[in-house]
Amino acid sequence: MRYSQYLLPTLKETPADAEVISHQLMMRAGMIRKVAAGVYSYMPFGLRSIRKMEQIIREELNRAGAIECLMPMANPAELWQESGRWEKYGKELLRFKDRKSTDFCMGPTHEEVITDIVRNTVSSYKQLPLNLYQIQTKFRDEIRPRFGLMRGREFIMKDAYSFDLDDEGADTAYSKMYQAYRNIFQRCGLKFRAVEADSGAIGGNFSHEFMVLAESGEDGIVSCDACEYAANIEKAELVYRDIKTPAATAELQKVDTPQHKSIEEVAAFLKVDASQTVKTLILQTSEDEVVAVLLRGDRELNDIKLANLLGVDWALMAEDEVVKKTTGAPTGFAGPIGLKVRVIADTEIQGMADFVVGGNAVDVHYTGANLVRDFEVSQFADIRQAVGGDPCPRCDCGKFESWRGIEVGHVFKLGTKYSEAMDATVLDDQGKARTLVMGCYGIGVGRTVAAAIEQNHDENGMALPMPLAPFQVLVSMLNPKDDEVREASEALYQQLLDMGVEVLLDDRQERPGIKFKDADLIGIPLRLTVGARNLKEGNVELKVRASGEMSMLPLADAAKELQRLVAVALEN
RNA sequence: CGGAGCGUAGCGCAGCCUGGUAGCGCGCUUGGUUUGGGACCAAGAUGUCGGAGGUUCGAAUCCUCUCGCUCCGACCA
Repeated sequence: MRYSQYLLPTLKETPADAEVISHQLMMRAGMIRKVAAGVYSYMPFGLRSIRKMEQIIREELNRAGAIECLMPMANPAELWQESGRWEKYGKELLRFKDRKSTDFCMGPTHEEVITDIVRNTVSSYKQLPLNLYQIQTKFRDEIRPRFGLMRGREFIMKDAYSFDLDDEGADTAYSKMYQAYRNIFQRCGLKFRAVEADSGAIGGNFSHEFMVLAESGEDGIVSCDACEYAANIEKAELVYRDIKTPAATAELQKVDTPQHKSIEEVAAFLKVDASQTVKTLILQTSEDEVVAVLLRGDRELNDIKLANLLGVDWALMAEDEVVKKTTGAPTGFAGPIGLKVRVIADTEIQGMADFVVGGNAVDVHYTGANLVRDFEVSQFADIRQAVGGDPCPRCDCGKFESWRGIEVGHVFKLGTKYSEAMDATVLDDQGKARTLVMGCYGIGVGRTVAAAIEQNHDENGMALPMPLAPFQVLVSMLNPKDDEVREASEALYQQLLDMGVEVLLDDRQERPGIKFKDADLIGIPLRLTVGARNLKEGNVELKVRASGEMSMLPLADAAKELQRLVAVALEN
């Protein structure tokens, strides 16, 4: 491709509404343009990366035995009513009517449609197992789209659905997809973790999220430094081996803590470490119960663990009046001593003695508080957020490392939720009708490309890994008016094209500075600079975008060497 | 949906408080000089000031309504 004839509108300035680096760079590098909130056009340069991502997904899924199909964006309400999601899905489901006033929605996911297809076309166990996937534009009317392709309303997603006769088959399908996903992200050249995840509202008993590691990630994850265990922080289990409660050595003592409410303030005021304090949170559950939760002062509550423990939909921090009614004091002074509600304590508390707690009165705390002697706990449980350094629950020696991650893929064992609701059955070898066991598997295509940029950029621009880069090689013709430079560049360009290398020739009438800046911004992995100075010696200059490494190549060997480097980079 | 803010040239912004000529930088066009890290000189083009209504002799500016967008909180690939 010739730059002069291409559409690659780079921006010198960062668009004001782009928050994260991938969004900024995709805008600046002319990969995407916004059409409406959370809705983007894929410009030619960006589309090339998207297509590459899709192709990698296709190849790996096909290899895993999945079959590609394509379902419609417009879904009839009928199907969604049948599964019950027409009512449940809420405003995120974009609904509309056709000319006959029949209700439709834009598909935010396709369990209904696929289940409908399978129940109508598959009737025997002999046709199983079956795994169908599509790469399709989805629409979810997100409350708050942001971060460009990272969280759009309209986005390209690969979704796959597996159908099996029994649980065992579903497990096999699941692990095949898990492995295919590992291969996909590996091939993209991304640093990622497959983490155990909370399966959330979609249901099912087992799920893994695939997280690309990046500072800007919206999810916290931990992984063991010794074994394979990795989990979303929402889910990460904590263990306490041989936890013993130390003997109490201090008297319970009431102290004045004027104006000191937060743990930091109280700890600083009493000159103790926050880890020597216990905080008491008053929460209200979806079942309208008020519970008190005890955590070590420097820890965070994991409300998902708590909700799961209590068997409720949610447990939220109680409103000020509720706190006041429960503890007799304004927020900031709650403590377990004398509380009338159920008290759930994090297991870690069992290993503490002589700690500081709230006094349930304005400006009052207790020091030297101890379990049993001073107050009762209804239940000890793992309810805190895991952090780096916590011991691994699966192996003896490992410790957690903590990361930020961008969720780019998710694999779910769905079970029979949809097949049951929509009556998708086949006959088994006994001639008995069996409800299909399903799995579903998603990958955010655009999000993965954005995540790859989050992970591969510097202050000058992006540096996408070779497998996702829009072009593999950039030939920078420094001065198109110089006959030798022009001829050498054209020759190189032609040779690379003939070798099947994806090459962009910067033949624009621009000054070198502009060409270099644009080159760094758009981040094509390998750049050949053809300039008069080096050409006199018969050389061209190679710059590796990601490392910044530069070297001279004889003009005669350059194309061949580049072809080799591209091949090497694609292999990893 | 709740809270905060912004809509002025393709992009980034000033002007608004205190009403009277629509401006700056970048980009764009033309000519010339320049050509290894976002050049310089000269001449240009470009605006329903988001929209509607109101106040006023006069509105980008004040008032009302409306639409769109962005940011902070609960969802998700």
